[in-house]
Amino acid sequence: MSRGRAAGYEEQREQILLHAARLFAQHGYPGTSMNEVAQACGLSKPSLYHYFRDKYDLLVHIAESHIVRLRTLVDEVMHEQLAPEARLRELIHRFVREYAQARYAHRVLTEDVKFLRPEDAERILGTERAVVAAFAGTIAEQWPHVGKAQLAKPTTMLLFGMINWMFTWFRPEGELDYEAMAPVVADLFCGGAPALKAPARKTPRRRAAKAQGSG
Amino acid sequence: MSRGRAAGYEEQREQILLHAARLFAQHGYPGTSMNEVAQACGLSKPSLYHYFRDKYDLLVHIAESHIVRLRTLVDEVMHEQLAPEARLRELIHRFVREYAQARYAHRVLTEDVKFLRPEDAERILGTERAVVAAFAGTIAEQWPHVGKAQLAKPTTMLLFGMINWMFTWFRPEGELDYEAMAPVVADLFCGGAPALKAPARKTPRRRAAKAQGSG
DNA sequence: CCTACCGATCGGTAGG
DNA sequence: CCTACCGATCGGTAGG
Repeated sequence: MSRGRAAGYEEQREQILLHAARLFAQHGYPGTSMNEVAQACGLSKPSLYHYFRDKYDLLVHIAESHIVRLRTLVDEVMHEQLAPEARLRELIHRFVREYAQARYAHRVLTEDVKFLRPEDAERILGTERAVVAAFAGTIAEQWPHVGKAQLAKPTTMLLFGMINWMFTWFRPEGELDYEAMAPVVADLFCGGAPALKAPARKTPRRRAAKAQGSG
Repeated sequence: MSRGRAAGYEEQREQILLHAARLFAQHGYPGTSMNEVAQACGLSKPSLYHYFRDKYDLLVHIAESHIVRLRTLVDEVMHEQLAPEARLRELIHRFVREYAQARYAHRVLTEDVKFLRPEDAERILGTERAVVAAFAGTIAEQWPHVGKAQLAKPTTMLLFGMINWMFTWFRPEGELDYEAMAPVVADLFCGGAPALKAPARKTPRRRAAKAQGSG
């Protein structure tokens, strides 16, 4: 089998996706040209189009393969038969590690979903929802009052906010720093969850404020 | 003085910034054309250029006026002579309210800083640092063990992560929902802070892993 | 797999 | 001469 410069078709595709994810993360999806991607890969533009149909194809593959890895990771942890809090801590730790080693793909997933076509967005957000449900279920199991206050999903999103945000400000150097932050996030969340109270329900207004005109 | 259609110069500029912020937030800075901005404002493109020198000028004004409002807000709270925890809760509440009413500008600030030129990024990130320092100082004051464990700034960023992330998933309708989440965020953080422990320090490696080549 | 291109649209500005 | 714009089109470059 061929190796080295003449990498196999699938290996070349993986390399292209890594370069494209980095460029999309750094300059945004619309701000990245296919010329830039080709150059980063050491390919001519026509060669690049040999591996991927178009620019959008790169975006879908980056987002989908990343969220599928996250869902696989969740499935693995759910089969470990851990007590709820230990399971949540394990989920947090593994997510932080996964984000650290795939931070460009993760940024693309979180910032460029808005460029996905409805059919792709639906499929990918559906997988995201399954991931959120696993976290929320574990939280409701460990702290029943949180579930009863309808706060399991909102607090799951706060937890994701903490984890996701780490990757917008932490120095890229030293992935061990991310690892060290995982227990900090877990301690903050698990320590704070018992203090959660049901939020004040707003009076059932007939209608929300008038919607802003969309362009 | 003239009113109505013939709005004043400054009023027209404010309207343009609101429309541009919404479009940048929805399609990204590079993904938004000046034609779209002009159309959203009901102006011809030459008219748009009468109010702003170029597209970049819009970006800088959106980001800068938003961060300046946040810093003003921080200054106000710091002059209220509140006890540390009450001050932190007030900061959280006001930030959530500010983000809710300026969520497009906020998304631009968080997602499109990467398109700022170094001199503008430096100025704007400098103001951001002052905001972070106010939060971190309050946290270290209320929970001295957090400050001693060098966790005041990292946990401030986790707190910002929770708040910022709310605006990427919450339904745009009903800004009162944001208001209801402010005490949830505050309870989670204030409840969890006492549980924080100093993270395991990694062994003092001579050098971090080799830096990745920047494009 | 490269050179050479296309239809269209980009950010920005001309004349009037 | 100023302002506040318009219809039309500039030079370059995008994705393909």
